[in-house]
Parts: sequence; C-alpha cells; structure tokens
Amino acid sequence: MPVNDPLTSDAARIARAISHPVRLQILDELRDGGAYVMHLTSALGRPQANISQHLMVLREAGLVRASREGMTVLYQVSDPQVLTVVDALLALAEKRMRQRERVAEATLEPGRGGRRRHRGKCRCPRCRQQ
Amino acid sequence: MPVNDPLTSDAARIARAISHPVRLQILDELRDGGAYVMHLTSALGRPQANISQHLMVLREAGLVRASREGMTVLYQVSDPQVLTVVDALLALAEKRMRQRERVAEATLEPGRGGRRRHRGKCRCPRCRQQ
DNA sequence: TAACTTTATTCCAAAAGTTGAATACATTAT
DNA sequence: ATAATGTATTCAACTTTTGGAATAAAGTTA
Repeated sequence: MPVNDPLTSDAARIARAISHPVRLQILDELRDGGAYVMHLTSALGRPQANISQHLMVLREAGLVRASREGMTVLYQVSDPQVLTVVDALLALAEKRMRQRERVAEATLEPGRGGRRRHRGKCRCPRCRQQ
Repeated sequence: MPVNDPLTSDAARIARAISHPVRLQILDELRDGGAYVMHLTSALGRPQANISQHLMVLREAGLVRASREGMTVLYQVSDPQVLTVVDALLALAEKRMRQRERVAEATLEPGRGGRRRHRGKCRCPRCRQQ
C-alpha cells in the first residue's frame, strides 16, 4: 500500500466526513428512507444553516444525495454500506462506553439504556402525516 | 439521541482519529499482532516524528496502545473492533472505486488488483528475524 | 561515561474545519 | 407580483489539525 494509496485516501475522506457528531447523527437519521432537511433541523435541534453546511460536507464526500420535492429536499444515504460504517463506529463507541461504566461502577443511576429520538415537533412531509 | 449524545460524540472522535490516510494505514499495518514504530516508519515511508505524532493521536483516541520492548515500542490495536471499522471504511472505498472505474472504462491498464506491502527495508524485531 | 539507536515531544506556521449571521435561491401560495 | 416557506451559500472570526525541524527522553552497547 503506497503512501498515497487512492483507496486509503478515499477511506480517510469518508471517515473525515463522518467524523463530526452532527454529521454522524444526520446519517443515523437517514436510516429508513432518508429525511427532509427540516426534519434534521428539528431532530438535531441545530440552526438550519448549520445543518445545511454539514449536509454539504456529506454531499461532497459522496455519502448522501439530495432530491428536491417541491419546497423540501429529501436527503438519502448514497449507499447502504455507509450505514455499515456508522454502525461499526457506534458499536465500538457503545462497547467502550460499557467498559468505562464497568470501571466506574460507583453506583451511578442506571441511566437510559436505549437511544432517544427527536427533540422538537417536526412538520416535514414524513412527520406531519400522522 | 440528544444533540450531545456521549455515544455519538465518542463515535465521532473515533472517526476523526481514523480520518487521516497515514493513520488509516497505520491501523492497517497493526492487523496481525501490531507493529513496531520503526516498521511503520519504513512501511509508510514517512519521517519518524510524523509517525510518532499520528500514533499519539491514535493513542489519545484510545484506538491503540503502546508497549515498550527494550529500545523499541510495539503498538497494537486496543480492540479488534477498531479493525472492523477500518474494514468497513476500506470496503466502502473499494466499492466506490470499482464504481468509478466502471464509469471510466476507457481501456486503462488493468492495474494491480491486490494490496501492496512495504516500501523500504525494515529492521524491526519482527522483520529482521527472517 | 559516552556514543548510539529508537521513540516522543515541543515549537510554530500553514492549512483545514466549524459556526453564527446575513443573505441568496427555489418553490409555492395569495 | 408579493409574500411566505424551505434550503443553500457566503463571509468573517475562531478553533483545530497538520507536518517539518529541532530536540528531548529512554534504552542499549562499548
């Protein structure tokens, strides 16, 4: 593997694009069928411009694609394997967290086990219809 | 998932640590049993100080651990799951590369298929003994 | 001890990433 | 056309990352 292996470089580019909490959460939200920008904005509780900026990073890395639907835009993961990477990252992080908890078993409250969802009311085409 | 989910944040930290071509190659070199710094230096063809700096990043992210053996230092992946992440990244990158090649099927030479190894002669405890 | 080998750290300047604010752009409704 | 809604881009400040050079530190050998 040469120093400037195109494979390694691209893999690093992918990792770099993923390597931000907001972008990681965005990808996570895109799991089933993608999500609308307004949904991401309310789900992550961040300013719309910021979400859009992060979406641009993901777009330029080729991890997501956008498709306009009238006034709204649907973002989808460009390849399911992207989520495989995300899953591997989350699995490792989860494992590490469990290990750290085991170390600091200083009788802290059990804490929520699962993963929470959403934070604000969303009116995107998908959330509205129900 | 809250905006500052510790899980997501840690997963992003992991991705960030991996998101550099040199560090990705380092992790790849650590596959079977780890590697010595001098080996990494010659295998990746980069100045020793730079390799050491990248190793520090990986160490601080908790992805590798170092163990001194006399004058040399052996680095090992701290958890096999780290390589699972690396594999997922490389697999996705490889897939994307194949797709791009399919698009640009302009009769370029087939090119090497496998992954090459090394570049300089290494005298680390592992390479020397044979 | 001195010389040598291997690895780690510090310093620093250049490059890249991040964010809020403002604004532009696209689409639909009035 | 104007207004309203949803999304994208630009700009400026700020923080972080990166890598070369020099040097320190740890361990070995003579």
